[in-house]
Amino acid sequence: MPELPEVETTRRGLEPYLAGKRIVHAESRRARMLRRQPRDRDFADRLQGRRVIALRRQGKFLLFDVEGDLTWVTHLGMSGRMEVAEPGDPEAKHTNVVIRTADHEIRFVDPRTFGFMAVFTPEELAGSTIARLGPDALTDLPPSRALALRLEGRKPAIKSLLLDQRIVAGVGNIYGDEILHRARVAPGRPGGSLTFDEVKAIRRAIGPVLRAGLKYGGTSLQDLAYLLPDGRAGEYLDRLEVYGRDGEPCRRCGTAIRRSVISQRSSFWCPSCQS
DNA sequence: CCTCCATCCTGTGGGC
DNA sequence: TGCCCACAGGATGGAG
Repeated sequence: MPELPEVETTRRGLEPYLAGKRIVHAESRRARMLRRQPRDRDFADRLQGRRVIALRRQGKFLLFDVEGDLTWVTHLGMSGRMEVAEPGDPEAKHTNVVIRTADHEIRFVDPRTFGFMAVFTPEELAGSTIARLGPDALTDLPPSRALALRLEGRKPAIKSLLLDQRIVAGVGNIYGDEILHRARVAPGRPGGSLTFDEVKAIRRAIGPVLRAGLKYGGTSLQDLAYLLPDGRAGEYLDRLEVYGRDGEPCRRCGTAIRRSVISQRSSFWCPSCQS
């Protein structure tokens, strides 16, 4: 999916079209997209006629405040994107949810349907996984000491722990590899084996890597599953140091980048720079 | 609590 | 061209 930079780019792209706007119509064309909504009819019922107050984000979740103390939640999953269109514009395949304001349509396009939408009451929100999300990796990064405590004694690879949204929210598979390369820590190292200096290096790498991704509008892979709300592709792909560069030379030292499988996900890393 | 792993989907690209 | 397999930006629930 879309990781933090892509989700934040999406949030910014939607803001002018949703902040302060009234929702006149909401419909889902695939029941699966509402699977987190306790009763799926609540989704349209709670949105229609209400105004969106503010667009927030925590980690990879979009959290839109809606009149009546409601939170409209979107997770883009692996292949989700949001489009801003005018009514009548041709629809992309897999347009699974459509939200209309007075003069625009917000379309949730998600081929793999790993994403979801829901409109939660405060109680429902408190009972959801969103309540268990760790601090946002961009806006709320905890100090190294706190991170070190969360890694202490942990057996899983640091790469897996970086992807654990309960520890820090927002890092995914691409930026996780980029962060570890910048911090010069090998992805397979057990979390509990890191020295405090290594934890500090990772902590220091998170902000710059995520901000660089954000600056270029995120990373659109070849399949273009992720696009900005206006339809443009993110431009960070060419700037990636390791992700997807299996066999290519490390830009720092020239050694061939390796691919390893860690927790059933690909990890790309430089065996000389990272140890 | 922790760790591991299968699972939910559709699309694409490579090898034969 | 067609077929089959591997793989893809994520999160979760259940087993142990």
